[in-house]
Amino acid sequence: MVRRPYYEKQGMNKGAWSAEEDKILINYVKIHGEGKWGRPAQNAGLKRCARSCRLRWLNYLRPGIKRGNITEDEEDLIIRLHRLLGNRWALIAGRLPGRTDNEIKNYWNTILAKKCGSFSPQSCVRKVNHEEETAQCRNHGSMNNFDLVNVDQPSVAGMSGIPVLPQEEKHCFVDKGIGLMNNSCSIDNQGLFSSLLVGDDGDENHPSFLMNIDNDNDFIMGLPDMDSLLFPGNRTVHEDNNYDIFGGYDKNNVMSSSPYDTTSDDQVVRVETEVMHDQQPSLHVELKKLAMFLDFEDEWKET
DNA sequence: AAGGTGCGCAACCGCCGGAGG
DNA sequence: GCCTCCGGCGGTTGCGCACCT
Repeated sequence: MVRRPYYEKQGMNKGAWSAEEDKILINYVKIHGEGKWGRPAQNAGLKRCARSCRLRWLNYLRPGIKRGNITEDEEDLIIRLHRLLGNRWALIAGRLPGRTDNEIKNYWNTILAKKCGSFSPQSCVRKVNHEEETAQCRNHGSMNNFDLVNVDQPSVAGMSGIPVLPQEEKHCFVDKGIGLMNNSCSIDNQGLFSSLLVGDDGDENHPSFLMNIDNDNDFIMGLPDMDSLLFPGNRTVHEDNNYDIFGGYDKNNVMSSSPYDTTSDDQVVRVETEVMHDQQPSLHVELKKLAMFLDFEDEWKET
């Protein structure tokens, strides 16, 4: 005999919520706060199960919810985060304030999946914007001439390589963000991914959806082990704050034909962490870096 | 105008894990 | 350790609407 779920109770309403039900739920949350979803039904006369109440609140009634009109920037970010994280909608939504995981999931399934031609994160970004971005990058001198680190990393979210910026770009790209790569997997205040995703605090020119990852432990902890993700091999962290990243890559997979081929058996990429604090790249540049970062796999494949 | 079709999105469902008794 | 409750997550469903024929 199959036990019925706890929430499956006789007499509960299902389907679309009425305005009256919304009102009751809003009033209930106003008084009691979020988190006690089992009570509205009993306390407020709402014939809805706890889960339905929670869902309705989180996806529709909660203050600050943005509905529709997903901007190009948001779309771009969704695509890239999806590529990075896969179908982890809650995590992706966490990067887009006002957007719910449900909305992003729906948007992906109905719009982006078609746009991208498949559900495969690996194939997504380039199909959408590759030519345009490539053209843009050509016009953006400092974004050219990536060197490649031969770290093959095919296992997670399609990321298979780490772009290493030209010397003049390293500072603003890596900055102190190398903290991401240390063994504690912590991100300090100017983390690598922060530098990719996050604008300068207080700069109102930065769209709000670019939430700061800094100090967002939930987000960080939600990610795969970024250490192993980015650098599957051994690496050492020197006390002098220079970091040697030993590519633990499968040498058979190294694309030796790459024009950026820097492969050698003892390939070591030394990322200098001297910081130029006055070098605050613009949002556009940062997004572009993220784009290049995430697009890197395709560059790799094409070479 | 009426019926068919496709699409977008809100809502539901199954599963999982944590908390507490 | 077991059970129940609950919250969270991702996958799926189905309703309502717009568009097409």
